[in-house]
Amino acid sequence: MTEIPKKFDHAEAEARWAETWETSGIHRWDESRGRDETFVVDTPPPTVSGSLHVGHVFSYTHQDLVARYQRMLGKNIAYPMGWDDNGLPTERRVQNIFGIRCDPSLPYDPDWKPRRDKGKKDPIEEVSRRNFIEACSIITEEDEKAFEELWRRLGLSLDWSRTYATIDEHCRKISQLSFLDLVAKGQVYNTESPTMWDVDFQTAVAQAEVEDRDRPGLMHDVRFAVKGGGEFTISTTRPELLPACIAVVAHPDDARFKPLFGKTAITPLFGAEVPILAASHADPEKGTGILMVCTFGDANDVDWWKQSDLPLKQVIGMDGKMVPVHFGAAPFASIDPAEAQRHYDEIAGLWTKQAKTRIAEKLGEDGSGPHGEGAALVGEPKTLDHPVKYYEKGDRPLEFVPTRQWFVKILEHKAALLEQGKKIVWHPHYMRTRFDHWVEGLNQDWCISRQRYFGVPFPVWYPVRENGLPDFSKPIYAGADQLPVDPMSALPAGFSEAQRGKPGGFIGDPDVMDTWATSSLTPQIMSHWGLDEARHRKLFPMDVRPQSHEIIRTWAFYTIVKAWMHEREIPWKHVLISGWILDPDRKKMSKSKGNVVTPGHLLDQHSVDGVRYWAARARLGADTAFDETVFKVGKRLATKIFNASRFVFSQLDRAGVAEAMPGAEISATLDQAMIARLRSVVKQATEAFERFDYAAALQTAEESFWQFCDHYVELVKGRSYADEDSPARRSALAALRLGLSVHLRLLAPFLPYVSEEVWSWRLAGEGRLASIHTSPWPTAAEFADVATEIGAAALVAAVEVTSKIRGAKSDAQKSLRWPVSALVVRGAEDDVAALRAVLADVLEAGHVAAEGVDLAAGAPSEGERFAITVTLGEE
RNA sequence: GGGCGUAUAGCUCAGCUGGCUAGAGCGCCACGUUGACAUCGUGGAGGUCGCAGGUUCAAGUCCUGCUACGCCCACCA
Repeated sequence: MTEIPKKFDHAEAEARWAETWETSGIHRWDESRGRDETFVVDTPPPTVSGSLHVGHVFSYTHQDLVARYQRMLGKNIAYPMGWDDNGLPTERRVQNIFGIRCDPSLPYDPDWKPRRDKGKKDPIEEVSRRNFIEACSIITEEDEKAFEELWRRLGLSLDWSRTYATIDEHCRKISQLSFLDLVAKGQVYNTESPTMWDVDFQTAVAQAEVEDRDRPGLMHDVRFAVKGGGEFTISTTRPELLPACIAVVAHPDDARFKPLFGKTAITPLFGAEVPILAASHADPEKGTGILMVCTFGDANDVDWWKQSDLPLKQVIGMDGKMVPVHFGAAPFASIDPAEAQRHYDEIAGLWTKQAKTRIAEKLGEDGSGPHGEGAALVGEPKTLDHPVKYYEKGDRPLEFVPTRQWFVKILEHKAALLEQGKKIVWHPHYMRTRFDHWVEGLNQDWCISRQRYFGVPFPVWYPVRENGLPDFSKPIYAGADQLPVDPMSALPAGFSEAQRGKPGGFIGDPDVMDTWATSSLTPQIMSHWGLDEARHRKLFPMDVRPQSHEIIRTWAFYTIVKAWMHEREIPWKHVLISGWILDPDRKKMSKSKGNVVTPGHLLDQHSVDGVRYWAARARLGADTAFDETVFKVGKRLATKIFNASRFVFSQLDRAGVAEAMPGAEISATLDQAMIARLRSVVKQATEAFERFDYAAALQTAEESFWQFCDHYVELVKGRSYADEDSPARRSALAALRLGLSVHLRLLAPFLPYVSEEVWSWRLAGEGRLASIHTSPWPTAAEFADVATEIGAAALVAAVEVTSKIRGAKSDAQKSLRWPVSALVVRGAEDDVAALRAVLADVLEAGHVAAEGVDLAAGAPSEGERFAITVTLGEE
């Protein structure tokens, strides 16, 4: 028999049990069991970006609470771990750490090793694509190790044998299978069109990765000439796009400009003749009511350009600089090509920001105005704050640049996707509104190609025409048996390596997929969709998707898209949305604000159970303050569990009770009343967990446990201390054991370490029951043979009288053991009867002389159950 | 500009379909224990439930408007 320790060494217990759980395999998914007895968690694969955050601890604990509850229900838990390591965050980190940059044109150097010792001043080293990817792998491997260590310590009941990484072979295969399936279903296309482009990362980005930032800007009022005489003024924040102006538009109903429609405007400086047209997107209230359309200033320009026959004048390059253009010939026609060229040459090669300033200066010069009179610029540019589109990870505004990209058709499926959203239960329910609004507001198909390196390649080649140019209209797709494939090194069927890049040959698609194109498949990655149908059916659709709310538009949305496109299914039945951690000033904690607390330190200081307790107190969706005192409360609860268990087990040991006693042994009224109350506690906690409200379950269980300790245990001590065996003592011991066992199990999902520790002393059975975490969640069936018909009233009465006695002693500044010589209690007949049934325990606990008791029916005090008079005795 | 959410003791939070003389824990003060308890117990101080209307016999709980904060979204003139 285990010797019961005197003190709880959190750190030691954490290390020991984490190890035991892993070796015993109690967290492993059992592939042989059916779907209906399995509970599947679509674990979020965290972006492996190097730094761990309390926010991680917070939300991953939430999932684990649910998983642990389900495990105790007897479910076969499928709870894998994944790492999202592909994509830009990793590339950016690797570039910084090693001081390198990828140049895909370089050949692979097998002897190259990344170096960390580079200073900031050392030149950036250019490396081949393959070397770059290898460097990425080195970093992600290290990061994943750090994450795993924390996850294990945190007691996440993950199945570590099912770990995946979004860049690994399996994930690349599933991602490419998904792509090919979408090709087969006609849901994906590639096209050259203006796309939001990050000039620093030099890649296309999707709508979901774009955010508006308020930035100061300058509003320029610029005079345009009307051909044949006259002028008007437009307002613009982007004068550098003047050479890209293709039209001027105003609202069709705007009386001010109606006379101009159909006429031709002449742009200042560049002398381009552009039509003046009506366009419904022009807002008469904004600016001067008339604006220029450029290729491309914003999404409006793109939309409008697409439905017009007007030319494309691309002046911004992929690197964010003004590209050299030649004036005179289409599309850069001008009434004075030499003058236009002279102006443009001054800005060619400049960053857009510099070009903006230069153009503004030139517009302010005399002679730039319409028909050569005065300055085109009216007054001084006015400052304003306006929203500017940025890539969420980027530092400079996005530009619209025409490039060839792959798109998934989502716009035409809005209605269907909204329907899918309705089939999923969102917790909290109002989070579905976010999803709905996002879907309703979609205005672009999903651009899934990125001009980057550390990602999943497209399983695609293009034939090269005799003129040496690729024919993008006839992509050659890889066969499913080839996957995963890298078209830059592998060959399409029927071609040889010698034909790569040659006329009549082929080229590989150099792009990689958006990282969401892979993480949108986390359910399919786990279920082996497309590879193992039987396994897929055992895991899909999944039960729950835990995630945070800021990625509803990306992760949740894209996952719903993929599940629907592939199988017309929902990916999971429930979505659980965790809130955010706020620092004490109510700001979101984030790295950039420098207010992040590292999780390791927290766990050292407050114990894992204490930290989990804090996380568990936060309801789904609710943002939570980072509050040190809550950790302490959690740690103390763990200590209380430890000590209460020591007491109960020492009593059992003393009486020689090793096994559970039959419920019929619980014969004393007080004990039955305690069990009666426990019955409703179990019901409440279970109902809370069933609706994923773990916080309410914790509250219920915790409160009940403290009452159990403070009231019941104190009241029953007299009988349990008795030396002689008797029905009264046996009842006390049986009830203590049952009460403790139930409370331990109710609290086990929250405080896995302390509950496992004390469980192991005396309650652990054989096999799966060796762990509390695979022991059955308490149900009413456990109380079936305990007589609980009397209800909890007797316990309530006993507690009330006992509290009064304690209060009287406290008022008199006497010890709680001070004898009571007289106790007078009056109350309703039922209450008096209830009290009479537990009187012996009350007198014992209160040190009340039996001969001084006067208990009878009578009027209680105002608002109370009893009228109680306590008279203290002499020592 | 639109939408979602939150506003309850000094702090962190409970208060489900309206009945509250509004609760818990922490913190604070006083006392008592320390033979399950690096503790625990008893008692105490502390709230016009963001503001203003309304519905109702009755509103922290329902409705309307407003304010503050947070978040999400928005065609950058």
